[in-house]
Amino acid sequence: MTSPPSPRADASPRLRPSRLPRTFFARPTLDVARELLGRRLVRVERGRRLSGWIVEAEAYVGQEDLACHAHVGRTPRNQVMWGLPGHAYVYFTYGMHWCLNLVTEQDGRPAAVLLRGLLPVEGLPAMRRRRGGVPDDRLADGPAKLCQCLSIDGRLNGDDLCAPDARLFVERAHLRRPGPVTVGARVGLNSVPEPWKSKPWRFRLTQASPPRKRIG
DNA sequence: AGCACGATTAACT
DNA sequence: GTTAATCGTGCTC
Repeated sequence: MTSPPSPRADASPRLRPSRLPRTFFARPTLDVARELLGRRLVRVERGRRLSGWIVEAEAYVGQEDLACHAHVGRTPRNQVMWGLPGHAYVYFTYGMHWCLNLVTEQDGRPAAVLLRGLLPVEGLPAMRRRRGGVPDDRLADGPAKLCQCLSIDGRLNGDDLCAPDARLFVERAHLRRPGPVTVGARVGLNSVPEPWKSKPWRFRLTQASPPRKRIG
């Protein structure tokens, strides 16, 4: 006799084709952030795939980075960042928003990549339901919007993206014509001192979306 | 127990 | 350009 499969028991290739392994995340955070661009982030929820191309990411690198949550030392909130690479650090902010990071570098070194933008690929009806009223390429163009679209909240904090039955992971598949990468200062660091405030650790894919219909 | 603030967003002038 | 929403978190008393 077999019991009915639990929501996380299905590790089938159909739901979870070739994914980025832990060795991908266990590297310098700037490299990981840049190389995540154009890859596909996938969320498996109740046997359904929600996904999008990663088009924007920021690096937060170590306790010495005064913009990184880890700069205050190890706390219950940020402890996942000190752990193994390839795990999800999901935090709550402004009393209402969740944001998703992917932990990088080696065990014991607090660093992560904040995912700030996706181009939706799979599960668009669900995303439109959650974020109605905007064009599809604007559904997930912010760190908290991305989490809304993929149904990501604190329950996924600490999830292993490299586990066989992961609910969240990054596929090896990448955009064929991703376009140029734009580098700039990280966003929202209003009270962070220099030089951290201006470090060019924000990476974006431009021209990643299909050309818009010409107006007029 | 109380407080100030935030890796944001939508709505507004 | 500005502001309010809204509450977990980490700090101080």
